[in-house]
Amino acid sequence: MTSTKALVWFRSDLRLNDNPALYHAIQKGYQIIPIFIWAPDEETPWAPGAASRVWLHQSLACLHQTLKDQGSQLILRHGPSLETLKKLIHETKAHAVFWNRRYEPAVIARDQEIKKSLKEDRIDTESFNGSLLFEPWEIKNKQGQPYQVFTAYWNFIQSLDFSRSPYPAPPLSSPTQFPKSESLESLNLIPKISLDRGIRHTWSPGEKQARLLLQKFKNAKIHDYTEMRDRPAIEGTSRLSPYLHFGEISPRHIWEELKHQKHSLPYLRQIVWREFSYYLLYQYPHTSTEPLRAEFKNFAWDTSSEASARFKKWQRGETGFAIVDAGMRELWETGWMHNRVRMIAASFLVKDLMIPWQHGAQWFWDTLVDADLANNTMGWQWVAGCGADASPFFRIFNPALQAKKFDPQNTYIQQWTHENTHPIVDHEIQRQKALSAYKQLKN
DNA sequence: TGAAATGTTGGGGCG
DNA sequence: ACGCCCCAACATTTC
Repeated sequence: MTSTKALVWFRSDLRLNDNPALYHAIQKGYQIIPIFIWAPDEETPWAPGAASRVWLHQSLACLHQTLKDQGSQLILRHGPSLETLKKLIHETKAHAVFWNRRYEPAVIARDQEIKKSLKEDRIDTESFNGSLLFEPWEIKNKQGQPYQVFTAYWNFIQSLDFSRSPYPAPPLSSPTQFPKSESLESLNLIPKISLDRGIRHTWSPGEKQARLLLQKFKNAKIHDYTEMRDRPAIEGTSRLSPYLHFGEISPRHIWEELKHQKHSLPYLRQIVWREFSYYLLYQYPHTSTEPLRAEFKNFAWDTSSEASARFKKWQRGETGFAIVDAGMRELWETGWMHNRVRMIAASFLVKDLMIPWQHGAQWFWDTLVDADLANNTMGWQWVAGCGADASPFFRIFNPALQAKKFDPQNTYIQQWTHENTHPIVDHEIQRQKALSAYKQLKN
């Protein structure tokens, strides 16, 4: 048993259970110093948005409390990651840094630099997979190419070995002294505008709550998930997306918990959609800003001033299309939108308003508590028809029909909207326009 | 994880 | 009893 110290660098893995970096640091006999570094600039152009920051603030508080209960602490710092790590290493005389990987292109590049630099300083750096079922570089089709169609990817994933069980939360071993921590408040994660009130009212971030929600889902909701998941008026989904994004629960844990449960496959398939999005972003790192299908660079988006006025109406939920407006208001008020409604609202922006999907992606990025670069990118490209396995551009949602199908009693719509506004466009006319723009692209 | 347009079929009303 | 029409229900094609 050594008594040397290691930094455990928490990032998108704000949990103690099934945390490979933490588990292995303890396994190796280190006294561990949990740290979190706030360095949003390093993720440009996808620094965490406002809603994400509110969530993060709460999650860090939860994680700190959990650590404290076991005689540890979460050391908070802000500043460039590498510099901050080096400072902490100097202050604590730590010999090693452990972390779980992230998969956003900018973060991958940054982490590679950090690893290289720390190795030059003779620091032992070890990184692990804590966020995915499988590493994205391990999966190729029979031709050795990345999968581009979900079904093929899904079939392949199901044939793989899932036998590694989640790691338990290890008993923590702490040094006699911790370095100084900045205060959580000094990270300024809570915005000046009152956007955080609805989020705080709707959500309880943290590992404990994530596990509770999973149990609730397993016991009550999973049985008729297939029927209920598309009904926005009903809490038929797990609502685990923000917890998954921040790593308050791991997909492996979810898999293990549900794999022998009856009727769990449709839900596990959704977990693999998440996996697929990480895979795609890893294989095609430019896609968070550029369409995967290059011909879409020439698409005739509406860039007029009318379009920018309409974009504002879309953001505010004032399009006059009830289901779209309800969704956009749910988003603003709670930091979350039901997945079915995300598709409808996104389709409306891209196809009825012909506004570039990147604008919608940016808005979702700022307002969703579960804003996740991989999921957000794949979702928007799917809707726009320019991504992998995308619905063809000519698949156009009819907001009225979708509402009739999935919110037949108008319950959801009435929950989030109270007045009737006039449609800002004519769906049938916009549909025709979108179709002709698509035709143009094909020629 | 779409919707509209178009095509086909078959049952029933009715002369 | 038969042919014709209508149209709903379903299937297929098209965007």
